Amino acid sequence: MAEKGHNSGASATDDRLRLLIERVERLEEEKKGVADDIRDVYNEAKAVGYDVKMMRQLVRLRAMDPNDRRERDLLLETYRAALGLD
Amino acid sequence: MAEKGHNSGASATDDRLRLLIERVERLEEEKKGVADDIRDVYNEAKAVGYDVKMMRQLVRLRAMDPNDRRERDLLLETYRAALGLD
Amino acid sequence: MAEKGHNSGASATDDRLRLLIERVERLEEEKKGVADDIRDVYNEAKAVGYDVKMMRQLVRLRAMDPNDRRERDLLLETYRAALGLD
Amino acid sequence: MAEKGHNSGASATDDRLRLLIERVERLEEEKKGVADDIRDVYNEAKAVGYDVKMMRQLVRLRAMDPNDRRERDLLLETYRAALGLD
DNA sequence: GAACTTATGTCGGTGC
DNA sequence: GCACCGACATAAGTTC
Repeated sequence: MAEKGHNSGASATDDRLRLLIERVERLEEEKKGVADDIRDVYNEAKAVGYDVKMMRQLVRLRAMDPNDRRERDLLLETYRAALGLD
Repeated sequence: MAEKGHNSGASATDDRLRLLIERVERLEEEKKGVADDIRDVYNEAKAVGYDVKMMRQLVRLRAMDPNDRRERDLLLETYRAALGLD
Repeated sequence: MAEKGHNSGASATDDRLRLLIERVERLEEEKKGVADDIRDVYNEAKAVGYDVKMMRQLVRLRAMDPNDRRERDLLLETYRAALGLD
Repeated sequence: MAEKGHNSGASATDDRLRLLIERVERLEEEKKGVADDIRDVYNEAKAVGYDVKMMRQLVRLRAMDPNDRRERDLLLETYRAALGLD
């Protein structure tokens, strides 16, 4: 073979890259699993009549700092009023 | 040359593909131009003190059917109340 | 009425906001028109047998600086080889 | 109080919604944790000289079905050749 | 720290 | 009607 040594053509550098990639792949799988779980919860919610889009909005709102959230609400109200957007 | 005829290696099919691609490219340029104009308007708005994110929200709200919008507003209020999210 | 002057409740500031919003809306319409045209070209291409996803990729590749593109291609080849990803 | 029973104003429905939301929130946290781990791996890779963008591309390629991937590669080559896009 | 690029999440359209 | 896919808006990160 062209490469010296006992491996089959993969340099140490290649292995390092491969190892990193494989770590990412395992983590990506995990992430996908969790994402699927989230989708399941939303589907369950939908099945009992909740509006998924609204729920996503709620999750976002709850993640915000309460002061920021209130400030944002207020500002939006102001702008809507300015445009007569009831 | 390998190809018969007067052209320099491009088949009629190639030209058809190229033509389609070029039409897309011209349109993409146009689109980019308009997108830039939009960004300019937002920058102008920001410069006089408006909140760009709020403005985007307003544009979306105004694009909605008024009845849908009011229904959505109401539903969100209900959900927020259910969670004690003032 | 509550507001002084001749208008019906809209301050000058409100009008400025409204004007900006309306400019954005007009531009958004334009943009949508162009986006529709692009979709039409792709549909036309699909109808004569081209793969739309590939075409999108081509448009992206052609938009890149040729040197960057070749460099990127080369690097990717190297990495793929390192992983035995033919 | 307005509501009958022992709770402090939350109906059973409200609780059901809240419970669903909280499940989502826990899962979102998990997901964020995994995403952070992924970012760490990429940072580690970058620190030893790898190109992160390329690595992301590799992960995507490896996730594809090998046959699909080869077919896609081939088709793209064909199209690039048709456009003289070396 | 401000602008620009890249990554992620959401949304709407399309095909099954 | 639902799932997939592409497009857009937002958020994070990078560079000057």
